[in-house]
Formats: sequence, C-alpha cells, structure tokens
Amino acid sequence: MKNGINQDGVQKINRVLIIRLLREAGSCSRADLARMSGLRPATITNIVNELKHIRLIREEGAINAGRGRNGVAISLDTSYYRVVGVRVSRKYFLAGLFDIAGNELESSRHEFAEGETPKERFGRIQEQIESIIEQVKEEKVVAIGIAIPGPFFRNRDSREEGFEFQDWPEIPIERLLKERFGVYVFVEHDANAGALGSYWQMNVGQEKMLVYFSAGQGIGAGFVNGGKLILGALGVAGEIGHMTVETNGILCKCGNYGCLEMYCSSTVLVNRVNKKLTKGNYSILKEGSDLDKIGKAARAGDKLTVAEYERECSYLGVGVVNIMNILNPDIVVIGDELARIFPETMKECVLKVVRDRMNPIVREHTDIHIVGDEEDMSLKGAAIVAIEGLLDEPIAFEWAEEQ
Amino acid sequence: MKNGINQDGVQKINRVLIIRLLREAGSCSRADLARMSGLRPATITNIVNELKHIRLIREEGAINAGRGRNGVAISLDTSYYRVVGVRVSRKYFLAGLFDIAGNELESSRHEFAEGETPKERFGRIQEQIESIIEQVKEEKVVAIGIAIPGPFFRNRDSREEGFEFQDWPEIPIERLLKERFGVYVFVEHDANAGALGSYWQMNVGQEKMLVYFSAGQGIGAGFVNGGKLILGALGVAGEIGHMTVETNGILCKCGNYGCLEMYCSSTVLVNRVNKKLTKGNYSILKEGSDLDKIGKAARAGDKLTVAEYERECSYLGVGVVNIMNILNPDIVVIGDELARIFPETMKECVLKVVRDRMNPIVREHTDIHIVGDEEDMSLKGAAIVAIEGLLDEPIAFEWAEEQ
DNA sequence: GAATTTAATTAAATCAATGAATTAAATATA
DNA sequence: TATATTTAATTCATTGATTTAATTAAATTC
Repeated sequence: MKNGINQDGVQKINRVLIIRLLREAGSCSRADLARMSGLRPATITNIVNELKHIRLIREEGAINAGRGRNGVAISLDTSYYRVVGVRVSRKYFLAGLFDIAGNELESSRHEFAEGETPKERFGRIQEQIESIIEQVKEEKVVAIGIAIPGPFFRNRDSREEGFEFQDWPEIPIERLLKERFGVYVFVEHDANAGALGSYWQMNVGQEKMLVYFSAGQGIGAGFVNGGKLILGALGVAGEIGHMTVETNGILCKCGNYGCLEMYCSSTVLVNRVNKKLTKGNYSILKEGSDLDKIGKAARAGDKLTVAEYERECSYLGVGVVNIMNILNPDIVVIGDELARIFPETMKECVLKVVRDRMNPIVREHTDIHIVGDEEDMSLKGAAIVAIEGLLDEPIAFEWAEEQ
Repeated sequence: MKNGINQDGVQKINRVLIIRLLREAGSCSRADLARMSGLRPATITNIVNELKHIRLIREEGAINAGRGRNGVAISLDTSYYRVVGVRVSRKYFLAGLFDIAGNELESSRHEFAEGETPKERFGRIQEQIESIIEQVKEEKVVAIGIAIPGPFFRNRDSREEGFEFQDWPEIPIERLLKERFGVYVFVEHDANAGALGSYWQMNVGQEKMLVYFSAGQGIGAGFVNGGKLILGALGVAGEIGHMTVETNGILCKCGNYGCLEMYCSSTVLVNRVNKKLTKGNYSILKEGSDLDKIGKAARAGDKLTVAEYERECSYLGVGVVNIMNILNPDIVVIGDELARIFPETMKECVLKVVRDRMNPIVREHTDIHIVGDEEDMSLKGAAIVAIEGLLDEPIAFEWAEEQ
C-alpha cells in the first residue's frame, strides 16, 4: 500500500495539480488557480515561484477580469522541456518531438521493410530518436514515450523486462532506451496511448470518462477514467476487438467466435474488397488494392468500396453501442487508419447505429468524434504517456533539477 | 476542481487509509500499520489514539511476530457504529443491520404485493428501517445505504432530487430518508452495490479490479477499479444486459438487437421453460412454473430445465468473456437469483465458455466466483455503499462526534 | 540473566499551507 | 483629476500533522 501522505506528499500533489489545471485551462491568473484548486493565494504564490524557477510554467501577458487589478497570465512553459513520442505500428513507425503541453513540434514517418528483423526495426527507431534528440539544442529532453501494438502484458513487478508484444517479444524496450538515452522511458499499448492523447486533445476535466477506439489493422480501445487509464489486471484492458458481436460467428485466430475485429478492421476491409474484386464485381479498383487505394476509391464514390466500408463501420457502431452500454463514457473518439480513410462516412454509419440501438438518454449525453486527417492520436498519446508518467508518483519533478 | 490538499486533508486521508488498511488486514499491530501505510510509528500512535477515542477501532489481543516485543492487535471496532442496508428489488426488498466492517448482524426479506403502489412500497421500506433502528440500543446508526434496480441516472449536480428508477421515479428516496431518520443516506444501483459488496467480501486490495455480474431478472454489472466504482457519465455504467451478443438477434425493448439479456436472465429462463412445457416437452414441471420451481427441477436433474439453464449460462459466459476482453478484471463475481438457483452448473457452463473462447494468459489470471446461497451481495453492498460514502470526502468522520 | 530485537510512546523539530496585513493595479464615481 | 472600490499578488508570522530521535517496554536468543 504505502500511500500515507506527509508534507512532501502534499507538496508534490499540489504542484502536480497546478500543472494539470494549467494544462486544462491553458492560461490563467494566480487568483484563478487559487479558486480552481481550493488552495490559498499565498500558497499559489509559492508554488508558482517554484514551478517558474524550474521552467515548468511562465508568466505571459495579463488577464482582465472586469474591474480590479489585472491578473498575470500563467501558462505551461512550452519552451524548455521536451519529450520524444514514438508510435510503433506493424508496418511503420512515427516519431516526434513534443513540448510539455503535448504539442507536436515535429514528426516523421518511417516504413518498415518486409524482411526487417525486430532488432533491425528497433535499431532504426533508436537512430531516429537519436537524431531527434541531436537536433534539440537549448531545450531539454526529459522522457521518451513509446506506443506499441497490443496485446501488451505489463509486468507489474518489474516494468523493466516483463513485456512482450507481437513480433518482437524479447526486446526490453524500456531498459534499453533508458540506458542509451539516459532519460525516463514509458511504454504503453497504442490504444491506451491514443486514449490519453485524445483526452488531452479534447481538453476535458478529470470528471469526464473518455473511450478511444483505435480502428486499424485490429480494433483496440483505451479508457480514461478520473484522468487515468483503466489498465486491468495485466494491463490488457481494451481488447475490444475480441468482443463477441455474433455469438456463433466467424472463428477468430484468438479462439473466440464472432469477434468484432472479424467484421471490422482495415485488414478485413482490404481482404473483403479484394475478394469481391476477384469475383468480378464492378469497381474502379483493380485486384490487389491496398488500404490507400481503397480509401481513395471510397472517397471517389466507388459503390462496392463504399458498401464494404459502411458495413464495417456499422459493425464498429455495434461495438460503440456495446461500450456505451457497458461504460457510459462522456466522450467516444474513433481514430486510426480505418477512420482516416473516410471519416465523414464512418461518422454517419456509427451515428446511425447509435441512433437506432442506443438508449436516448445515454446517447444524448455522449459526444462521438472521428479523428480524420489530424494528428495521430497514438503518437500524440505516446508523448502524453511520457508527460503523465513524469507527473505521476513517485518521480514527479525529480527530472527537473535545480536551475 | 478544488482538490488541493492542506493539513486537514492530509489528516483525513491518512485516517481513512488506516481504516481501509484495517478493514483489509482484519487485525494488525501499530507497527504493521506503519509498514503498510508508509507513515512513521509516531504518526500511527496518534492516529490510532484518535480513532480509538471515537470508537472506530479497538485494541484486542496481541500479535507475535517472532522475536521482539509483541504488538497490540488493532482492528475495526464493530461494537458501536451501525449502518442499515436495504436492497430494493422489483418483487421484494431486503433490509438488514450491519457493523462498520460490513458484517451482517440481521436481515429480513419482505415481498411486495402485486397491487402495491410505489408510495406504499416505499412506506413499508421506511417502516422496516424504523423497526431496525428501534431495536438498536447502545449502538449508533450512522447511515443508510439503498440499492435499487437500474437504470439509475445519477444527477450529479443535486443528488437530492435527481434520480429515477423503474416503477417509482418520483420518490426522492435520499432526501426523504435523510429527513425522517436524520442520518446520511446513500443510493446506488444494485449491481454497483453488489460489486462493492463482493469487493469487500473478497477482501482484496485497491490494485485489484473486480467485476460483479448481477444475474437476475435482467443482467447488470458493477465495476470496482482502484477501490472505487466506475460510474460513467450519468452513473449508468454496467448496463451489460444491453450489450449486443448477436448483431442481428432478437429485438429488445430497449431498441437494440441481440442484447445479452434477451438470451440470459431469470425472466427469459422462466418464459422459455414454460413455453416448452406448453408445447408438451417432457419435464417434471407443470406449466406456469416460477423460478423457484424451475430451480428445484434443475437441481433434481430435469433434462429440459437443465438444458435451458445451461443455454442461458453459456450466453452469460459470452458476456463474461466480453467483459474479460474489455476490462481484464482480476476477479469476476456472478450473483443474484439466476446464479442462486444452481451455482455449480452455472460455474461449469461459464468456465467452459471462458476456456473455449478466452485468451489463456488473461483467463489464467482471472478468478471467477459464483455466489450461491450465501449473502445477497447487493444487500451487503448497500451497507458498504453507506460505509464507503461515510469515508469518502467530504464527510469523513463528521458523523462521529466527540465522545 | 544479559544481549538482542521488535513495539510503542514521548517531546522537540520540521516545514507546507494558512491567515492577516500590506502593496499593487485596475475600474467606477464624482 | 482625485478618490473610492475592487481584485490581484505578496510578505511574514502562525498553525499543526508528520517526522526525527530518544526512550521505554516487552518479547526472544544464547
């Protein structure tokens, strides 16, 4: 247990709270912070001075609240600390540099080659991180966050060694990166990262519950409740791709029948469209089309492709309805490559299913967002995982040595 | 927000922590508490003295840890404070008296009559609470917890008025009971209460995630994560009865298709068995059998009944697998009347489905329990809801006035 | 029976937040 | 323009829960 609180703990908790409030509020005065936190103005003065000193926050401009003296605008200081975010996918990886407000400063995409071994892939990821860190001059890189595909079994006793993920289970990412770059490293499941990423992106408070659907080659989800990820016993909560939506449905390679991801995923879409093409159905596409081409065809109005895409999105809608019934989230965000190819149609299909199948009171209290061509939520989330990790016990501020 | 912490907050948090540790540990020395909490022995001495003074904990016996001086055994003082728990069901209600360790001291069951109006029903519940409180002499009743059927929409702004539940949506239970009995009152959805009840019953720590399935006239669930209920946006998380398990399945009155509770619930069991009886299938049962009779027939080995029960339990198994994939709980508890009629068979069926359909790593880390003839988890949970409510901010210890 | 180990208490010290007074800077009013 | 009012922010002595260090108490070991 070990969670009794003493003065050190109080200090840490209040400082982290102020940072979180500033992240949500964007910019506000000391007086605002006092009101939001319930702490006294004198305390806020102290905390602000300390956080300013270690360059976590800064003063910038003024806040006019009507009458009376203007407040000094305080916001996160995005000019000094940096985190590196990496999203590893099965066919490519993204790497980027972020400030501590979670803003992407730069990012790049790197394809994996067919024959590349896990070690070679990990080597290229490390080189890319190296090159990002080398470019940084005055600023200070304090952490690296990595989002990897699931299932990702967290070893609760020793985070250092005990993880595995598909294709390269033997590389202790966290330890190796920590040793090489000498900064804190946080590894997270990509859908969980996406959930934290969209939670920051949506800029909502702790009291809101958010579900992120990662609709890619498989279907995963991440849940943010009370500002924290719901991880489950082994850290594999969110494997919604293996939720049965047809009890006597198609046999999945996981051993279950009628799994959601047998009816809805970019893999299934590509396979089904190509199968129909082989059978000679009319389409502007040729056999052997990949997701990009299918996306273009769908956006161009190709009937076969649109029909298949709509079918998948409707199944996704059933998954969304199930999660709404099970968890009653305030916010649902759907992202990743299946969403990216045609977000407008996905939104229509999902909303239709939700309208048809969901209790109206619950439905009307749920915001549903599709992430199209904007930022990759799992990449952004990788950075957020690192930032949240730094703020979390027990290492808060240990990385920000005295100036 | 308003969650900055000062010295008062620290004191409250640490005292609540000690109570929670004692609840889990059952009985331990001051030194043990210091080790578990991370607080110093001197602090524990102070806290223990205060909590002893307000009769929340007591010294009882000694603890021999090998060599060295023996510790004094500390445990929750179950002799003074009392809470009343009430579970309201559609056809009956249970009411009981509990100590602050969540032990049931007495309870009774009261059937609702067919024609009884909501007000009459609520009147009888109040009389029963009155009679329980009257029996209590030296002890002190500090709170009432009520578990009611869902869906239960929590009004987050004003818990006083804004709830509704099926059949009697207009009675402001919380306010009326508070006014009449002058104690704290907490209302919770019955599956959520059941979840908290089994969480205490299982006596596991905060780090464990527990899911409780209330398998009765409908199927509901409650989720305990980090020692707290997952409530969702409107407090209706856990409506797993309306999770689709057959995308193109039976139309449910909720508007959705293929809802779990169309394939599995005591209502469905009774209807399906009686329908088969009408059609002349062989059975020891007669037409118009109720759940009691069906349960007896099943336990007596009546083939028709057993087959129907197994069918329902298998669907429940699909629901369990889905929840395991979605939330990855450490512990699954299945209770209520459908479980009660034949727990051994339910366990077999559910475990078979889980074995057949679930990822083995996750499966082996999940404990699955069926609650048979033991305590009603939602009744116990009603009491726990009250106790947890008292311990939660902001009212912790305000009810325990100075002795 | 003395040494060792563990438990629990006591009393002074620590230090994060607080309260009260003060300074600062805006608008409103005359 | 001068003055009152309002809100923002700071200063510094005070508060009080936890801690530290020393002490007492009671068990086992040899």
